[in-house]
Amino acid sequence: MLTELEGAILSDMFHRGRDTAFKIRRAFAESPSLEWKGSAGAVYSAIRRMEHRGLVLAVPLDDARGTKRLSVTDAGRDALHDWACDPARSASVGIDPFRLRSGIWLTLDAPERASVLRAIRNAIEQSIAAHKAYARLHDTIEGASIDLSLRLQKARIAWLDAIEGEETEER
Amino acid sequence: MLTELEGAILSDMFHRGRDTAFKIRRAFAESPSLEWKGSAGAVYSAIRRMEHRGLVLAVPLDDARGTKRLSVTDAGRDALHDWACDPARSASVGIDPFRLRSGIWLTLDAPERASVLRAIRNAIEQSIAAHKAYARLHDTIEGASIDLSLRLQKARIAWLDAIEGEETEER
DNA sequence: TTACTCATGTAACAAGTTACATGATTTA
DNA sequence: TAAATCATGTAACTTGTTACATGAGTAA
Repeated sequence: MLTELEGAILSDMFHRGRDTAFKIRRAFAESPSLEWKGSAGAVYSAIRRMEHRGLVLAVPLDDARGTKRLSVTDAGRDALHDWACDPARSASVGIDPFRLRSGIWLTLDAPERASVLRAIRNAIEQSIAAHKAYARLHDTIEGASIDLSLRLQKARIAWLDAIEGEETEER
Repeated sequence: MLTELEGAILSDMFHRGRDTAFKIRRAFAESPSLEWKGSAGAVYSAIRRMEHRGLVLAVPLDDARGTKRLSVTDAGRDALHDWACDPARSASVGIDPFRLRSGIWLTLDAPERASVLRAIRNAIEQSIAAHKAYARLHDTIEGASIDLSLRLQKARIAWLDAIEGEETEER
């Protein structure tokens, strides 16, 4: 079984054609959707792990800096497929920082709640703008993921609208 | 700075009045929304960590099994507040297993894609049912989180509808 | 030749999982 | 008194983060 990071790395290699650890790392660091920092420790060791399991092939180039051309083996392709198509994991809600905090916001007194929610709404708008800018640059293959991020952010805005609506009614 | 698990534990203690490590563990294990398994290793060590930082107070009862009554200190309350109200973290999209896989599903050939998406849609419907059942039992304070989980799942269903719609049009 | 980008990593640490061990208290 | 529940944890492991070190290739 692959971890979430392993699956994401393998997918990056297989579907986006990124073929060095550095490129994968950078892609993660730049993507607004992915939470991982592209931290070297995680990426390099995940790749090494998958290499040992025969999921990834690393062929050194004749290159003084020791660049390794990465590719996904047949076994790797199968593992990626199983990881991607597992319905239980696909349908699980994940760890959502917004959802985790939502109950707490409702315990704040009205003026503070209003100001906190305003700041959060603002941060969401910024995130939406960043996703749209990123989509313009990258397009195509990551489209689905970006589309879903936008849908998530819009659902959060709708929730914020709903609780603010309730508040106004209560007056 | 609190981790997501530390924040969730502190919130559980402060807002839901759960006052032993065991109760917190069990609550996590039972909740359909939270990804954490309520694994003892994580919960006990997070609590010990927060105790050392002065965020949590653990008072042993005169109890042969060494039960400790947990409570959140003033410093803990402040830390929880800061954690909950940080707009950048609140607005971040988190690690969403569905989103992470979505691009891959679109690369599958039509018949397989249809069957995979059907299975996933099914799992989502089940998750929705589980959340509703859980809401009926627990109500009130966790309502916001459950509401948001339902909104997420509905947004996913809407996305599935959208891509299936596209497919039909293409014919 | 200077600066930037590409590319490799490691070491120390923090956080979370899994599987197990232990026993007290309560309820049927 | 047997079973269920409440309650403590630890140990070995895996995973991910942070901060750093090193140097090659390329474009100005």
